[in-house]
Amino acid sequence: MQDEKQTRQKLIDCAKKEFLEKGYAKASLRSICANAGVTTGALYFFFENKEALFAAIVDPPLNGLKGILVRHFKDDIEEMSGIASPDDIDMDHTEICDRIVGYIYENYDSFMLLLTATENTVYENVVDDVVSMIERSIPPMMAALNGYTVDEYMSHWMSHISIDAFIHVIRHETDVEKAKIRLRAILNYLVLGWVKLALVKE
Amino acid sequence: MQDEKQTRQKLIDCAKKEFLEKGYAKASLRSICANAGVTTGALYFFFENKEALFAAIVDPPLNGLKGILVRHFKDDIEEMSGIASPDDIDMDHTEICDRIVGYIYENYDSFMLLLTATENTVYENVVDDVVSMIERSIPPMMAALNGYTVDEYMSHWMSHISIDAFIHVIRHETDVEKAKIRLRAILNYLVLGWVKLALVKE
Amino acid sequence: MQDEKQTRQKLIDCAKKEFLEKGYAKASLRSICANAGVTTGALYFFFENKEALFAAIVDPPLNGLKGILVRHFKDDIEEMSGIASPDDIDMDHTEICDRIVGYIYENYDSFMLLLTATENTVYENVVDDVVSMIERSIPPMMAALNGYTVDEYMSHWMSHISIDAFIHVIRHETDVEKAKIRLRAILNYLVLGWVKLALVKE
Amino acid sequence: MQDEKQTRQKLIDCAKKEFLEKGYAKASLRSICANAGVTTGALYFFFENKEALFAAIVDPPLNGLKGILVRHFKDDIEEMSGIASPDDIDMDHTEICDRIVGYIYENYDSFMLLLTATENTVYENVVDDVVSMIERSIPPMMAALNGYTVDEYMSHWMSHISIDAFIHVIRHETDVEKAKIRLRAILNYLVLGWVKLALVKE
DNA sequence: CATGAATGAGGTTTCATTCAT
DNA sequence: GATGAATGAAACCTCATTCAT
Repeated sequence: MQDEKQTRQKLIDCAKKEFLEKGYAKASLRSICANAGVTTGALYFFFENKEALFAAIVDPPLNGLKGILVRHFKDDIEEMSGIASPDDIDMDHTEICDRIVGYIYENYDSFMLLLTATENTVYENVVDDVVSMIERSIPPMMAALNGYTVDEYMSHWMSHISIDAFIHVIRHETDVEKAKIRLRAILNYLVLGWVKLALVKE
Repeated sequence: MQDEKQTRQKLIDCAKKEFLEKGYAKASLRSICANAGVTTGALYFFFENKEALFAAIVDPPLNGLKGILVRHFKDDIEEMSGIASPDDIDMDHTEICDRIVGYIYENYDSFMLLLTATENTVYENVVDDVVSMIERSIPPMMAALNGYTVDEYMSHWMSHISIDAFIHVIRHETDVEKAKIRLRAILNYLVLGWVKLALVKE
Repeated sequence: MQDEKQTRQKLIDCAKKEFLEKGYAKASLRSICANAGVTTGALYFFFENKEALFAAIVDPPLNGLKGILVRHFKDDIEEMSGIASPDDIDMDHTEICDRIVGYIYENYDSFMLLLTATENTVYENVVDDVVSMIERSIPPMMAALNGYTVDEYMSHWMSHISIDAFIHVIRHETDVEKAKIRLRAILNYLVLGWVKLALVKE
Repeated sequence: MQDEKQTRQKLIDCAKKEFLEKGYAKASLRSICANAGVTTGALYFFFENKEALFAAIVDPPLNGLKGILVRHFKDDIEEMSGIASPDDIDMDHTEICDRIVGYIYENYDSFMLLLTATENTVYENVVDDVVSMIERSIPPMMAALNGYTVDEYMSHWMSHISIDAFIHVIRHETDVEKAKIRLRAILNYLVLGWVKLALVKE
């Protein structure tokens, strides 16, 4: 019962390390198995192929993050409906910011993989995908605010640099708490930009 | 003398295509040579190895871009010395913006390679390198403006999202003129942010 | 007791399909088990190894066919003893022909396997074996006919093309009844050839 | 200049042996290369893949045989035009028979491969293909003989057993001269059957 | 300037088989 | 009866690189 997960987990751990060190293409399954102390056959019992192994590492955290974002946008829409003017929008995003950053750092390696080792993978455009996801959440949010519409291109670009901001910090700051502090400031600035640039009075 | 360059150039062209399609690691020298109509031996006459071939493609455009940036910052410093307050800073960056965008699109493939196919290459951190280059240009620029200093972290981050903005547009907009128009707007907004956020009164 | 046979039978059915599709060497036990909804361990409970599994499919029908042939030749010998000249030999082989063809088509897949998927198997020379079996039945049959002897080589060759005739029709005609009609004609022609070519007056 | 062909030829020779011994699927390229004293890379310089290596062995002899057949049928048609009745057909096929048998025995191994080791290969149905080729040559031949038509099914079947006769002898008789003697007799019998069974008076 | 040949190491994947549970 | 885990060997193939010619 304990052994059940041990080999699989050991493989995932070693794969994580290998992928981080060498990138997806150059990572060697042989090497991963050797480090995990099993034969390649064992790997293929647990994972269909190289890509499935990679997915097993990055997919759960990625889905977790997407879940957090989806839930957040749903809450935001509800909040928006009770608001009369953009000036009344709650500018404090500390909570959601901390939750996201916290989640990312709990799965730091996986997210680093998604940022650096996805060449020739289904995850090649993962950043763009998340950006799209965020973009799709904007219209319903803005629809809740009467008398305003969204500048589509600016909204798209703001979504992108918001993500970029996260990525930038994640890549360069290994300490969670410092990352949180930095991102709180940046996020607030970005949201301000959003309101000022992407939101257009009808 | 003509043939001399022909084979070399043909190799570079085919390599460009291969690297773009498959990424650095998965690109095959054999395949490149086959497309160029020569054997691998010929390739090794012109280029020391795979990495040198890649460098031959991306290095000249990269250096060209760096040159443009360096010259621009030098000019900017001179301009700055004649200025009394941040309010007098020239906010119109159309010219430099167009020059950079134009240059990038003249070497579109090479810059795409630098953005997408540098895993396991000396160019892995090319974006960060350019960011650093820009950052190093800020202090002397700011030093020219008496009574002001720079918030280091904000400056770093602004450098980054400025680059990100370029990258974002380059990746998604294939038409040069449209790219120019978009980036002019974005750049002006970014410079404003720079002045307002990164510049601190002593 | 029912389940007992169910798994075994399911394995045999799936194996039949796999062997037919991929041939013996390329057939995958894993794939067979997956289709049967069991694990490889289960397969090894019922069958000693790959070859035993193959044998379990083709052996019973093959033995059945051999039995039919043996019985037929025994009957033929008895018939022969009551005959004075080759001209009195009964030329109508409709009954035995239909019985054989019927039996083969009842086990069509198994016989197709024996004809197409026996590389690296004990059954590699199954056709030659059956030919030999038939050949061994000729002398006692001929011995019953006084004053005649058999041209050994011609007898061997006639045995072979007789088998080939069956094989040829089996391979190309999927409809039983059509196969029967065709083989009746062919067989009669062949038996004629036998009498005329292989049988030699002493 | 001598070495040029040596490696390639050595590979072909060793491959021939390996394919004959183990069949196509179980033949190991590693083993072939080891016997040839080169690395697998060398093999892949000369041959695209396993199948291409196999083809390099069997294709030239196969095409040679096809050429002999094609030429023979063309000559036969010309001969036929000068004939009034089937009784005048030249029944002596010694020459063509010897030529074919001779050619086959000059490339004995290749033809054995085509008969025994083609599972999962483009040559899987090579026998049927040759049969078809022969069949397609019959109508124009018969068209040259006024007042007669061909029983299609019988013709098909006669083509098949003619081929089978060759195959049968090839498989079991290793001596060329003995094979020739046997096949002359058999062929003459078969041609007789053709004229008597497949040829129908209008 | 370029070819053609070859290396040697390594890649991912698949396989039949085993065995404790 | 059957599972799930694992082995170990081998499979085909591709690669960057070298070098005599």
